[in-house]
Amino acid sequence: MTEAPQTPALHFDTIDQAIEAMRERGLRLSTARRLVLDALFAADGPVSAQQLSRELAIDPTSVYRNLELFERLGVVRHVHLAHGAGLYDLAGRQQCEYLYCEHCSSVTTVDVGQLDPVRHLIKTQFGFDARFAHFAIVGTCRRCARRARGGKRIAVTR
Amino acid sequence: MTEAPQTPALHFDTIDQAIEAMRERGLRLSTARRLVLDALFAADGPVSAQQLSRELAIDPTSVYRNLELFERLGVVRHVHLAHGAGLYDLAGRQQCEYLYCEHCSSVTTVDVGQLDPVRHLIKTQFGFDARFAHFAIVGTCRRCARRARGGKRIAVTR
DNA sequence: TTGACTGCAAATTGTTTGCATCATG
DNA sequence: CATGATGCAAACAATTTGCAGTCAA
Repeated sequence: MTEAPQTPALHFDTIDQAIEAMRERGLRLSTARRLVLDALFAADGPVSAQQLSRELAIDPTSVYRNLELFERLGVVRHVHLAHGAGLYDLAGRQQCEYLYCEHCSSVTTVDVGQLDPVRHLIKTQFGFDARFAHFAIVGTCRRCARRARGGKRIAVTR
Repeated sequence: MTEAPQTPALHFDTIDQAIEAMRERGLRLSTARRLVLDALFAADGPVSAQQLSRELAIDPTSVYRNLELFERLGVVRHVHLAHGAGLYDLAGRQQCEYLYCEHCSSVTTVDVGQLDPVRHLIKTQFGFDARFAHFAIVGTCRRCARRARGGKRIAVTR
């Protein structure tokens, strides 16, 4: 998971486009690579490299290398929701930003644009372009805030 | 660095207050502990456990254990500026929040309160209490944004 | 003296690198 | 059949845990 700010690459909406992009560069479509690609397209949200490795029975090394490649190609991007493993998702997917509750670990997904007012405020006040699609906003979700104020306790999934 | 949302503990402004709090609990003031405490009070900003370990020639294990203790006591808190090691700072210090540039790794420190409008906006829009004192806001700083728009290239410190 | 602390060794998690081997184009 | 891709071993960084020896109150 190299952290160099990625060049905004064109992204791909179908597996075939992604495969085509690889072909053009003399890259091969191995079984492992194909499986990772399929899994990413099949997933309904961001997944960790370890998850992919386990579920696909592919060496983590290989998964990491493929994810890195996909990321360079602009097929994939990854997010950090706090600590823990980075999570990978298709770049062509609806761009999302994340609110991560450090109390219950819940993740609130926010469609791109919804945080624009926030981003704009930060930009005008500090000249800083915030990018919550890469590192989530961390804090306390509504439910945990309510709970902390004395509401009824709710079983918290960890 | 246990990540359980911390109980807001009273914090301490002087070393003596911190030491007193330990005494009261039957905790001892060992040489290592004292050194870490002094170093934290002497530092002008957040430091990593490894830094402290190196500079004070104390086993990292011991540094971690002491930082954890200090954190439980409310003497210390820690921040995450992106990836990399957590950074520890005195809790009694002026509460700061951080803007971390993922291009040049620069850190913009923002006094507590300055991000209140941002926090408020997020709260009203999503019911979410953002806490940028624990996980920084990550994005692109003014200079890097300008540079990306074609300004003159500036040597980037890593 | 005694149990709170220490250092050291070792395990853990997430990730990267080196290398010989394998298999895709 | 060339070389890109694989798995495995090993190194990595940041922590955490276990344990026997040490020292502060």
